[in-house]
Amino acid sequence: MNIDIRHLRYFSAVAEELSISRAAQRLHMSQPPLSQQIQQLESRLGVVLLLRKKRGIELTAAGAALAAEAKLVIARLEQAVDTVQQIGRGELGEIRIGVISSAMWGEFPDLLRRFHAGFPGVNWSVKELMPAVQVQALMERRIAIGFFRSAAQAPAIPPPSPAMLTAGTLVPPHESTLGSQHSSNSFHCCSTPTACARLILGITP
Amino acid sequence: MNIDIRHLRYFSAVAEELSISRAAQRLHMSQPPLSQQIQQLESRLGVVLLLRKKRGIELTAAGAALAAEAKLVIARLEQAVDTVQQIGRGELGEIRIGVISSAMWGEFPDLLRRFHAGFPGVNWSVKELMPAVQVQALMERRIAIGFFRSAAQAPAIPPPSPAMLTAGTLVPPHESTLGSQHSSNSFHCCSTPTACARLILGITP
DNA sequence: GTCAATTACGAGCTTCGTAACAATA
DNA sequence: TATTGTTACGAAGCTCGTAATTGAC
Repeated sequence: MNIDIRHLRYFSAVAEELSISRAAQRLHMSQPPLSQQIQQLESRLGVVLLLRKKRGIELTAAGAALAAEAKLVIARLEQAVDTVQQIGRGELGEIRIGVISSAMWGEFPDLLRRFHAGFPGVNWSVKELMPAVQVQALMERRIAIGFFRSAAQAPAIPPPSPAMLTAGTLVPPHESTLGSQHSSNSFHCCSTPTACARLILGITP
Repeated sequence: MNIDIRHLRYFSAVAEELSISRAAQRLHMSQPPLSQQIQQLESRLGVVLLLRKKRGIELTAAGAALAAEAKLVIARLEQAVDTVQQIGRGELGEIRIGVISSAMWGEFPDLLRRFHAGFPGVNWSVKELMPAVQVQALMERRIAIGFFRSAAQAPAIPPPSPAMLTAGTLVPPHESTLGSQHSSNSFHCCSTPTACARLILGITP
């Protein structure tokens, strides 16, 4: 009874086209394997889904139900994949940022604004922290990025792990050597895999 | 990018156990193929899901999200399969019944009562129809079963199609020769694949 | 003859298990 | 050494396409 997403995709096409041959065309495959897959699906379910009629096919009640359900399952899966990929690309998620209070007088607010424009799916929070506290928070992954001014205060922090949007690394950012030019300037920053590297660069894709 | 339900099942187990070896045990397979499948899943998604740590593994943010989503997709699929199988077994659906008014004085109400007790998932409706109208309705599949008394009025109706719970055939019922003993008695009836054959027999499984 | 579906069969890919390897406590 | 995960590789199974078959118009 091992139903597969492929079975659902195939059956969905057949149910929509009400024809195996047309569905096979739409699926870019030949009829016989599609016919086989539908038979296999019926056998695994133990349910007749199609009525082979003189001309083409017809759905049984169970077949009609499966056609509807299959679409839901497929849609749910595709949405799940999409969400996971967005998180993976750092376009969706949460990011915690530590700053020294004077950063709010500098270029930080504008950087954050650009970041938010580029990554509207990422929820951010900013917390005012003393430099030493930021370093501690970075090491414990409680913040993803720390903004402060003195390079001397930034110790070796383990390289970023994609585990969370809260991983951090030291200058130069692991993902982007471009980031180092910024970080040697007015502030030091620690980057996460993607989102943070882009934040550092002010990229708004 | 061809994600499979198997991938989701595997990853779900890994995410719950937070260990590939333990998950493999639970899945009754050996570790290496499971490890491979997870790698394949990551590659197809283009997303890192697990962090290989010194001791065991850890979920990334994307991995945690997928673990949650996967459960939903799997549950949705299993519920869909269940529903379709119930319909296929005639335990879920709708059935329209035609009767002559005098049937309500006979054994019909009790038959219906027993049917409903046996198939609580099947919604039924009873309509009073003249015998000739019942025959017409049966042929057009607008009713699943017709109750009337004269065998002479029942013509040849195509054999039952599992297409609907509204298919009908003539005495003796196609699925059950047992049914004929009833139908030669006080009423004639036309049966659908399962539910109706059972209805005729008054079976309450 | 054509159209639509099924059956038959072989090539190529996928998945799994076993064995060997690497790294860590 | 025991544990946990990865790499390597071959056998078994699965999926697909081509070709032949059936059945209805």
